[in-house]
Amino acid sequence: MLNQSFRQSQEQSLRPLTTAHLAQTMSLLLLSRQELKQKVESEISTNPALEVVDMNKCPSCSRPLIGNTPCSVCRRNGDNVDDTPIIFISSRSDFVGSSSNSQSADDISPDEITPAREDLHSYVLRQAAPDLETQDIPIAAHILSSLDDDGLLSVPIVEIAQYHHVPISRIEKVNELIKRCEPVGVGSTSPLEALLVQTDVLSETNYVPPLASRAITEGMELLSRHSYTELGRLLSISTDDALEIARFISENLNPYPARSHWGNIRDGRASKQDYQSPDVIISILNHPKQNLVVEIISPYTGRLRINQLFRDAIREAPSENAEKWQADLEKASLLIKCLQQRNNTLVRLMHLLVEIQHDFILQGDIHLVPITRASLADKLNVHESTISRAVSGKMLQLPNKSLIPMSKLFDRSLRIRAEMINIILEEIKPLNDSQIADILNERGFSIARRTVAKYRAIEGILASRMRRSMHSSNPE
DNA sequence: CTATGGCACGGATT
DNA sequence: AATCCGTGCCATAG
Repeated sequence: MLNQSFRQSQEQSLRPLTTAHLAQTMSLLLLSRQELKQKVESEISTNPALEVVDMNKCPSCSRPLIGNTPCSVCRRNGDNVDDTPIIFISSRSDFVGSSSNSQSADDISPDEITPAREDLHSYVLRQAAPDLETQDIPIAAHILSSLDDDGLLSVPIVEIAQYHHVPISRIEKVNELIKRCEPVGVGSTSPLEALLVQTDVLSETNYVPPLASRAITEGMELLSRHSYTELGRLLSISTDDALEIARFISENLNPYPARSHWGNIRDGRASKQDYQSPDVIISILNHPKQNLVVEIISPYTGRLRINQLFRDAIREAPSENAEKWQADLEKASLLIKCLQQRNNTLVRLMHLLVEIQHDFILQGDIHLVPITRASLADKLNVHESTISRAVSGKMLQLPNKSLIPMSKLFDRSLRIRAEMINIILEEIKPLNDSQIADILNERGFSIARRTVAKYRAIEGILASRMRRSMHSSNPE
């Protein structure tokens, strides 16, 4: 059912109606998630015709909702609230790119599409549900809907306890359970707590350096300052061991569960772009056949729609403001259409991309197939600039949790660079640039010697002379 | 003398 | 129209 409405909206939005529409769609497409969030928020606050319905709260009584089921308290009016929305923009919109051989966006068979639009809340709830007492489920739902963007609990536990009139310990019990769900650490009250939970859970299946949790509780300060010697002293271990712990933490843990992995930390510098959140998330669907799920992240949760009351008010009680209101109404509806189209374009684009770059996404740089924005534009029957805008500035999260700029999928030379790295890694005796160039040419990549040098520079690889026998430096 | 890095130019891409 | 990228030529470091 969602598929159908989705497809309908796709077709109907294919032809822009006005130039204004077109222009706005274009500009929206350019915006990344955060920018769009600002834009939408400002629009909402200035335009009374727009309203946002939080999907995680019951529309009428604003109690936390569980998944898609209507609020149990006021189910009767809960339902008819739903029949008037102009548009439904989910916080994520999902679909599946099949692994190999579905050719065009149009012939995906229905069962390959994940039917539910699932956001973090329901995702986690589904995991937790089997372990929960039935009467605890509302509590879990409440906790989940109180998460902030980072997946941390933004409301004091006491408050939740009061709301439900149950002892704090019970809330904590539920929360313990939630924290152990994927992404591990959700629902923690602080980044620190999230780290601890993750360490704990990880230690059940993997090797965790001893004292890691103590390092977190007691040495967080030192960790963030990268004073490993001091950390070592604090825990009375060697600096090397302290370093190992630090590396373990930065590689395996994430203080903000809902965010992606905090980037490649090279030499301890975790700052800069790392705290960006992705615009699109690609993950692997576990149980069925390893399909890739693409989720376009919307900057806000809930439905954005025309305020029905506002519309009625205009119709029934015309006043001297009617003109202005009418204009607002039109602006609102335009915005919604444009947002819809933005989303739609992204979805279509990602679908194609995931198909083409399937191997790259799963197996890394070497499998990137070189494509140009233009070629995609051709396949999607849109203008190149549309693709350009859609790609620029967007971040993508891969199944392995790494965050990459979307433009990486269009990197012409990445493929060859990866190959080059392999060559350099494999060789025992350092090769000079022209030798590398020769090997690459033999393998079918015709590039010049000078270019090898350039690539080396990009990858931060030293000149052949300088790299006698050093390793363990550049995983990227 | 050889291997590299710098500068700059032309073609492709956006 | 602006930008990016591969490449050639040349100066320089080793």
